[in-house]
Amino acid sequence: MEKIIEKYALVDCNNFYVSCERVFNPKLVGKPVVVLSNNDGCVVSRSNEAKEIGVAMGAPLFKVSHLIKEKGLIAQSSNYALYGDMSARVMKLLGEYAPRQEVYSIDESFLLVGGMPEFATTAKVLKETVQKCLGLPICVGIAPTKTLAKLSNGVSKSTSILNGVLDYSVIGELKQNRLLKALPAKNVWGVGGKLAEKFSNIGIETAYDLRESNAEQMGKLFSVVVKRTILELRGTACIDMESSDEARKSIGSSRSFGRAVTSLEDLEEAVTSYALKACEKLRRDNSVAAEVQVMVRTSAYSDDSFSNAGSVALQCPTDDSMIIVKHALLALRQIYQTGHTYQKAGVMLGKICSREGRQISIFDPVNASEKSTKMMQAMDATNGKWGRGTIFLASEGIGQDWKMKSEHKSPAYTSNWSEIPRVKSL
DNA sequence: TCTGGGGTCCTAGGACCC
DNA sequence: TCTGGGGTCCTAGGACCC
Repeated sequence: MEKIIEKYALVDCNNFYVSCERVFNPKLVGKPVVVLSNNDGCVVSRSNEAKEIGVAMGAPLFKVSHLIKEKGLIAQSSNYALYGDMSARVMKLLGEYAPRQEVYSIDESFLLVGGMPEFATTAKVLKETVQKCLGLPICVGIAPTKTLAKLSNGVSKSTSILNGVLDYSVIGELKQNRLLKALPAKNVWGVGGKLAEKFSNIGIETAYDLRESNAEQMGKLFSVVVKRTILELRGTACIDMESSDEARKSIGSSRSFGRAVTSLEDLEEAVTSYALKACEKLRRDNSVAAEVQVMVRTSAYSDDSFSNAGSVALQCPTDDSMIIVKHALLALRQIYQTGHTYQKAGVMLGKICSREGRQISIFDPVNASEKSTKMMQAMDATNGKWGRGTIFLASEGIGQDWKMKSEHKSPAYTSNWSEIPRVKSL
């Protein structure tokens, strides 16, 4: 059977978090703006103006804070309720433009556009529509493989003459080669810092070098992932569209603390709270977990670098917060050591399967499980309606002064009625 | 003083089996 | 004295992604 040549479009929102902030706060337009990670720790999104004054991606706030005075840099805390809501709106809109969509991340979608030879034209319309309806700038890369679509998207973003749309398959071999030669191998999707360094040792510096390398040999030398990347650069699709409705295989919740934490009691509060958060995600997926992992660690930058993790197996898979919290605390007590200044803790649920398909154990009487299901539903419904934390477990603690910092946060413009923007008229 | 959070996939190596 | 080889499953750790 003859293989149909596929075509993938990668649509990506430019500087997504910053762009979301700008939609509701036009004063940020045209200025150097960054959005910070949780705890106001480091830079996770930058406006073009912020890039121009030299703010690096991932830079800790304290290293760029001098730019606030010197260059008028504006730093916003992250507001994930806002970004999540804006993301859902963008993704819905994008989905209307192609027969298949894979939501790849909060700000990116792959679209399968094989039967649409003129998709570059459609992409321009799409770009205008998203800008008009949602106020967000996007870029589109189109190519016969996902890896090349990602790459083209990146080029469309950094080359202003392209107006945010590049169809790799129509530019001709000469331009393709020139483009790949100008691109460091590190910028190829799937090549991280570690690989890039090893590539450099054997003379592979650019995307072009990588494409021209011996795929078989590279596969043996590194991994099948590398081999696939090389084939994808040559235009042979190896990475399929994934259906985004599949349940996650692991669910975690972790946070850095707003202050130093040393006592077991504080860690217990934090771990309880993270376990509850993970359980909510688990129930939203309609899944159950059979394993609970807990990790604690000190700052990676401190002299006392210490981390520990442990997991406990559950007798039967569950989504019951009470049971999961109990086991998370058991795991915590196993791994806790005194004498360290902890900076972060996390809970990870593993061995996940769907609620329907789970094994009912003889140790888990059906009526008990039904009772807990009803209770969890009531808890989620109440917390969903009145806000997280309306109902909580005593072991979560009440003060929670270890909680993270978030000092420059914008309102939940689109997801909380009391914070909706007001329009004033004269 | 101050450095995120949440995922996925692959591989190597050990345990175990026949 | 002589002491296999191959398959499978599981886990920990590494690398990558946004």
